[in-house]
Amino acid sequence: MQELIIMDFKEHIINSLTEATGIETAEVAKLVETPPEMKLGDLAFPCFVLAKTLRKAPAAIAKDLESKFTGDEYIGRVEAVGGYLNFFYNREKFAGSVLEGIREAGESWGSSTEGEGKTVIVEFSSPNIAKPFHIGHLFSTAVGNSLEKIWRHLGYNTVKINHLGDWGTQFGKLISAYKRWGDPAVIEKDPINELLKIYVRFHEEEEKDPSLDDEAREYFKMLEENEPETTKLWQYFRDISLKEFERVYNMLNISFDSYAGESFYSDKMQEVVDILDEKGLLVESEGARVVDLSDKGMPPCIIIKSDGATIYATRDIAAALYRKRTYDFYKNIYVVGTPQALHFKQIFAVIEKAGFDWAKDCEHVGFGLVKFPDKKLSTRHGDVVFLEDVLNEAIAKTREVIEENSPEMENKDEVAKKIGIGAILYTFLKNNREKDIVFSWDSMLDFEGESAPYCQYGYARGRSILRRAGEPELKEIDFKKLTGDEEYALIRQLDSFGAAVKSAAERNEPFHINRYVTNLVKLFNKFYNSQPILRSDVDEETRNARLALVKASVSVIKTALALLGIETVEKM
RNA sequence: GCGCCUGUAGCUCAGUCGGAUAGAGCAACUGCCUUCUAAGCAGUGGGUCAGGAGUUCGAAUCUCUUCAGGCGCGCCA
Repeated sequence: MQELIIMDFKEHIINSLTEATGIETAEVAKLVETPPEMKLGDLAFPCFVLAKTLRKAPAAIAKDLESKFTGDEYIGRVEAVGGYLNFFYNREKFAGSVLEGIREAGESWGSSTEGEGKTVIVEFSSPNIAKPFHIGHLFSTAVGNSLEKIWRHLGYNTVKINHLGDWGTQFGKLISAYKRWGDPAVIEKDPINELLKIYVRFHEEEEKDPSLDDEAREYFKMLEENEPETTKLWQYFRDISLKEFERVYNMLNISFDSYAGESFYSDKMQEVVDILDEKGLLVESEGARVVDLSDKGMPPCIIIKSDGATIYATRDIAAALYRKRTYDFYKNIYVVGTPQALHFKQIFAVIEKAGFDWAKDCEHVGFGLVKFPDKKLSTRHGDVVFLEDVLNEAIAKTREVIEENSPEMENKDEVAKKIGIGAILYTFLKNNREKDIVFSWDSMLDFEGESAPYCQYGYARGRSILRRAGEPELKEIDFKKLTGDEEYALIRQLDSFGAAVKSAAERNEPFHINRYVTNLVKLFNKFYNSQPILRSDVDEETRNARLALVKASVSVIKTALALLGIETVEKM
């Protein structure tokens, strides 16, 4: 077996193209693309841009360039097709390079050092205290959790912040409701539901009696002034809520580095007011103090309400200042619904106006709504779908499938949990995050086709083959055995993992990983379905080469799913 | 009224920093379990890329416009 060299085939071709065309390397790198079909090669150089300067037809240029490439150890063949110059890698070399690369890298395959020494903050989940953790919260939770893993995979230091909604006039309302109708004994038994009940009742009564609103305002004022009894009540609400949330986070296997929510900034807002005042940005308007943003074509940003209390914009600005000081972030990401897009644009604009150039490093990563076929989700009216119920339902459904397919499985509960929860996460991470999701049990519990169970199944099948083979080391591989189309397509996909991670981070879109891993599993399934591996008529060289490919595939599937927060199972 | 977003196969969506015959899953139909797990694989049918105009060698992609839908627009977050 010849010595293996891990190398970057794309870079190699780009360098050759630079020499042949005289175009700068960076420019060539931007131009080259992957052909739409494998038949057309592995890398293509479009010659259209050269047409103007060379005053020749693109096809002629391609033909011309073709003759300059005779191929080498890594480039199998070069072919001009229309205006494209298509490169075909030496399949054997490429297979060796990719599989060896994966073997060495392990779970760090597709990672990078680009983030070294830089910190990315991801604020996500951020449920409201004393309110149910409902299905709508899963969007932020799933997307944020995945983004954090994606950035970390690229070498960035990350900070996961749960910006709890534990402050604001709503707590005045809740305290008012509690004092009127709260029964400590009942609340103790089922905290969130009971608090939700009295909260809903408050809104009902408020419609009849608007003076309730003033009362609530008064309570929040007391809270802001640290009045002992009110504060104690608030602390109680916060404690029991966190305990409930923790249960869901544990199910999802999600943790946070900080729970510094809105209340955390309650004593850090005066500074914001002072800074804005000092810069002369605060103006009086209808009794409130606002920052005018008309020069940016936006409505003004309210900093102090007419009743003297602060507002969420003030808190968000205080939070941004605090985070810059504490973490010196390279990027400060907010995973918050798209309806709040304007709000974030406003506070970033205020931060910029206040003279902080890092305003440009703050980014709002929006996501769509979870809608219901008939009604709209509304906490105020009490019609909510609890996330915990959805997760449990998915686990139960998975349990049924297992019972039917493999009744003799030992760790059914563990497997059901990983698959059921994976299925839900997958549903939320499979499309562009700004797209709304129409909640439907049917699609959420559909385990066929593009889904987490589909990916997990492919992984389990691969692991099963490796187990049967006795978990071989596979050091000396004849990569010539992996040059068929099915094997090669799979190897190309394995190679492109790093690109998928990068593009997912660039656009803060976990679904890029989702699509990547689904396609990977598709190719993997196709491969092992058509190429026998352990059958007695397969010679040893071929068997080992195929096993090496299975091993690499399984490894990358696991790593990719992990970036989505989806776990794998050995058997299913 | 102003602003942002969306409109691609029956359904859910990719493709949108211009490029090769517009892709996938579901649903429908047809094959494959005496060979490594059928939560799988192979295959068939299905599209005026909302409509119109423009820019370009080339447009689902860029510009303008019309229509349809969603979200947001100072004291909630």
